[in-house]
Amino acid sequence: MKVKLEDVAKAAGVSPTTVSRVLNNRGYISDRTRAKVEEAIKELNYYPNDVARSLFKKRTNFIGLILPTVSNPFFGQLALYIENLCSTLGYKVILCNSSGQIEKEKSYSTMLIRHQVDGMIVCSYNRGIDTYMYPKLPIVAIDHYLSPTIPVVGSDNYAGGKLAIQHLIEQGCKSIIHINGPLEIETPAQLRRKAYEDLVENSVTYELPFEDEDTIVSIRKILKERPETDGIFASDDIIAAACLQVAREMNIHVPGQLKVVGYDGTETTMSLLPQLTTIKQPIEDIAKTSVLKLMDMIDNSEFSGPYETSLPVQLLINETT
Amino acid sequence: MKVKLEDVAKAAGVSPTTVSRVLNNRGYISDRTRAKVEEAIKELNYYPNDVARSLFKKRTNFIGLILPTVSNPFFGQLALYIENLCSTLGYKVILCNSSGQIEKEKSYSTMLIRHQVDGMIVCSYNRGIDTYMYPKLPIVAIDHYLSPTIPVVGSDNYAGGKLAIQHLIEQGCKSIIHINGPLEIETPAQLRRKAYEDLVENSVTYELPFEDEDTIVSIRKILKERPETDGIFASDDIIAAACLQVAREMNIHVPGQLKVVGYDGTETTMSLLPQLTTIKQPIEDIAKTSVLKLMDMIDNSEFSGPYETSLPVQLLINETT
DNA sequence: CTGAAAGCGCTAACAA
DNA sequence: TTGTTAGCGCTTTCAG
Repeated sequence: MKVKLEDVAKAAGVSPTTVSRVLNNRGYISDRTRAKVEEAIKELNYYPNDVARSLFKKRTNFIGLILPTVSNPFFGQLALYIENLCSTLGYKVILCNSSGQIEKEKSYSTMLIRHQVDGMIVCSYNRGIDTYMYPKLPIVAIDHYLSPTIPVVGSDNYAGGKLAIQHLIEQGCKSIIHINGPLEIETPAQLRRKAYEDLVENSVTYELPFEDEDTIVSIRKILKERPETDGIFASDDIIAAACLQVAREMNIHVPGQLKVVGYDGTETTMSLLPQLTTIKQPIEDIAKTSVLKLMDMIDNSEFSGPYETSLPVQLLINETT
Repeated sequence: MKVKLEDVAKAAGVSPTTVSRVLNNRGYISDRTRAKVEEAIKELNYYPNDVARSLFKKRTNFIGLILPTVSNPFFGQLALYIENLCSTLGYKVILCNSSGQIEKEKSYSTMLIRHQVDGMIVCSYNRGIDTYMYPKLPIVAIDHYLSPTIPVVGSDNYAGGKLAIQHLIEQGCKSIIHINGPLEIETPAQLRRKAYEDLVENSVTYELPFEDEDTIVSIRKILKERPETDGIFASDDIIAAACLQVAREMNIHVPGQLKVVGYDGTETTMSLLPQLTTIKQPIEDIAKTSVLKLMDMIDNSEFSGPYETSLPVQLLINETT
């Protein structure tokens, strides 16, 4: 049997209340009693049971993090920063990889509610999940509009798209296409796309199919279809990398014949593919802003500040343009 | 106030026990009662409180996952698979990014114990953390020997190193060096290194300093120091990528003058840097094996099967060799 | 400064 | 087939 507070109390010859008091540094305790209790704790190798504590306090210090997949460099880095900051603030993170599937997202969110999480951070691609409407459950959404009561934190996708396109145009591109990823069913990519469509006449946007496997194949087809293409704005770095690969196999010189701009600018991209020109998202800021906003909502049952936070992005010019 | 089981009972005009029974599908309930209860549940938008349930059952269905950082492609992908499988099996994952720091790892592990996790999966670089010795706490270690009672799951690092080196030799390399990462303080990389040192005469292993920032600088120095180098076996893909970058800036042709082999072969590497020849780890298998092993320990309070599981790796030959 | 007692929301004997 | 009761391990009034 696990040792519990009562065992410590017995060993120290005091009441459970007293042990609880030294554990929580609450109220007055004589130094002698405290010493006795602390010794007993050490002696018995006692760890307080936070489940019991949570039940009483109606507060778990858990937050749920729902994202498509932590395996993606952007979400991985985001998850790192979010978890690190939460940990600093005394919160634990429950990780949920939804693969962007609405069913999974639903079942994760009910799971999180049942576990009494104090709040959730959601990188969702799905609206209309009713559990997100659970009474006064603090939620922050990253880069997506879930509902008027759920604040949104993200980067300035329109500006990002604009930076990318303007750069391509400045570099002399005449025939720029935009390639959108499969995951991006909803909002954020749409603003990047909108910037593209606003700035480029005769704009052509391609949406990749769902199966990752086919990305290369699709891009190959696209480039064959439109050999005049001399600029690609990809909606993330992974897609940009695929474009580079296809260009290589088709002997299209980058940046000579074709220029490519990606999106995200994660640590991983910058390590593995430092040549890529890309739009760098302020991932750490996004993490920080959303966590602090969530904490605000948890503590004050309402968020202060803007409904939407749009953080600035940055163009990183490298060798693919 | 949140609605609780008792409220449902009242609304349905039955006892709490009955509600509990329909919730858990346990014992006999008349269809009429069940229907009434289910209606009340829906009506009140009731979610069971899993904290209370956990307290009673002495089982949380939580598992803790400690790894250096989920932002690294290898650990990110591993975390994805582990979480997905756990989720399928009814477990939730608490994410802990230790940055490889022993202090963080310690505080994470005591946190996890206090939260009554049913088990832990640890990608640790630190031995001698005494909380890992917490009485009968099921733990599985990935790629590291933590203690004789903690089973280890990993891939065959020696074979991986051997594959890499043999391939470099077959490709005609005469002066092969090995570059080790900063994170790899302990075991697994050491077997890769051992393979290298066993197979290469006059072996030279470089260990990168802790600061990521300096990776490029260090490698630059290494290549200047040993211009005769014609083969590099890097202990992971990120380092390999840095080598490629330095080679590019120094106008060293790859694979003509220099061949590079990485290690890990993650999805991300294969997307962003498909040219890289690398040793592919069976990440999904590692995840699956460790989760199943952990479940085994949770259910039977002891693991069956081998103390150590070493999964096969694979050489992926691409354009850098 | 310390202790006794009630209860957080749920489940599982044990009765009925 | 259903209800009564005790209790999971902790915290907190309220007395002393």
